[in-house]
Amino acid sequence: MDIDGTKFGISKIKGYELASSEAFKRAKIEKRSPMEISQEIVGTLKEHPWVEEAVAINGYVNVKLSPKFYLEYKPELKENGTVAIEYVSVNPNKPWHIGHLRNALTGESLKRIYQAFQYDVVALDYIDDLGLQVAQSYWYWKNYGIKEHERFDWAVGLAYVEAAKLFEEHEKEVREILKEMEEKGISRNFVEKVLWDQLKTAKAYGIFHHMRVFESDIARDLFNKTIELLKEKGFLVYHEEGELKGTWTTRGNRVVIRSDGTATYLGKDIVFQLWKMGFVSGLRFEEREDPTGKVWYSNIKGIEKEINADKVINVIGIEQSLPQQEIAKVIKEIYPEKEYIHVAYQKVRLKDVSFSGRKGTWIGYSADELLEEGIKRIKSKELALSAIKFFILKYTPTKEVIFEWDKALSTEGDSGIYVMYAYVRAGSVLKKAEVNPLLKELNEGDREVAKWFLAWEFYLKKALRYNDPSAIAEYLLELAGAFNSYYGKVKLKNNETGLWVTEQVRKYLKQGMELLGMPIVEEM
RNA sequence: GGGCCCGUAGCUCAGCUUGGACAGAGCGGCGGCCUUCUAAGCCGAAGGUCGUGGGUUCAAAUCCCACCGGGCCCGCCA
Repeated sequence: MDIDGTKFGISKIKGYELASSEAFKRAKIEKRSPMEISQEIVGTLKEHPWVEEAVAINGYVNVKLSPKFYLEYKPELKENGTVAIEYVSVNPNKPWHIGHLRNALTGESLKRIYQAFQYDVVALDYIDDLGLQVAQSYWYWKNYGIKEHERFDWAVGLAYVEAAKLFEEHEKEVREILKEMEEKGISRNFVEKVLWDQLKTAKAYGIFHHMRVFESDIARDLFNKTIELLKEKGFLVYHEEGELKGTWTTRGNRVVIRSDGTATYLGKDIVFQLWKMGFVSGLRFEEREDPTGKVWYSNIKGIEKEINADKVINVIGIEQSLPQQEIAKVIKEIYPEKEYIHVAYQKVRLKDVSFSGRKGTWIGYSADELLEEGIKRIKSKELALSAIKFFILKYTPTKEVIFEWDKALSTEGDSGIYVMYAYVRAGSVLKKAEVNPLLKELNEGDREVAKWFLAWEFYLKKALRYNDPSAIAEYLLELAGAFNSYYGKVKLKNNETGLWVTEQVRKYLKQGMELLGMPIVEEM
């Protein structure tokens, strides 16, 4: 933050909130010593009503802020625009495993972060109902039947492991089924049945979308319309000869339409992304009630809806970076002013194995089992959710997560439970307060906590700018830690300023926890 | 061959995009603290060639170059 044109960060010196190293930078330009300049800055700051004390230490400027500052300062957190965030988009032939959960929690948290900046946010879920995975599952179901299970996503997921083993031998038949799916829509009911049960997991974890789009609804009219337009405007290239003879590709020579006239996955993806930006319209929706609540489902019979996003964010595995880059390039050509962002996340895996739907390595590590185990260990659904969500979101998305039960469900140290505990503790202090909270004077100890009130803006903007909820998790740990330490040293219940600090701590902890989708509890 | 991600304490990670104070947490291990607002907590000590080597700079974990280790991607599959 800036005071009188000098940039400040959080101070490392005890009892000071802000620090600046600008004297070093100016020293270079002005050819004077940092000491001299830092003294000068201190001189000008002393007049400022927000500054209670400013000191120069070895060329650095450290500042104590005045109570007036805390009562007046409001960070600027409003930005404009429409953002479409796509996340989860799990193949509808298996239950969610922990990797899918990472995607879901990241997307849901980003949704909330963008909403905090007052963007218009549309959360989208893409249902690949015409994929090969679904075809394999559907084919297996038709030929071998599927073992009963209380959840259809589980029944199909378990069968898919078997189906995958038979795939090579029966590929021809499966391809036949795939063709029928595309032409006659034979699998839509099957897919919706799986999706319905997958969404029970979404509900349990608090994942809420505004729209669900089925590939089969894009595949026909919208697809052709978009491709024709792209051809017309010269964004696609036709190859008369060579290896790519008869295909339409991007300018980067990635095939969009095969020589047999069918679409590649990349082609379909480009069409969907462009729809989000308003390049074409015509996708229809109807509102339906599903396990997560009311959601707009794509459907040929519904009403036309469009998003016209300025910014499109897709939470997709990092292994898809290359095709994602290609899509970004195409979009950049068409909409230089818009943003296309691939939020790339690494795998969640066990020590030696990564989760795979095909190999069945997810069994025992489904999102449902994780929550179940959490409730068993922590004895509370809310706390189990807090622990799990925090555990997953505290890692930067590009970092691989090695899954271990004890870590995922940890209740001590840098865990979601630690943060919750600080929040509940602050609430308890306020409840038992003997005086009213009132900001009077801030002493060294108060300032150690108050620093983090300023830092909120910094961490929140960082989370937005880098599309990384882990910045929020980090913030929560810092603030909770500062408060717990403060609590250990300072008697609060008859301390007016201390209670004011406690109130603020609660406020910021709550905001942060909400952005991560953690449930808020008042007692534990 | 081209590209992407990761490499920081015994283990798991922050910090790197915008270069600045002695590199921070948690877990594990060691020593303390529950008649006092909730001990799912707090305090203290221990633990580091920031993968390696160069370069830029008053200043490098951070920027640039080269290299090493681990993982991944480069189809008219989806």
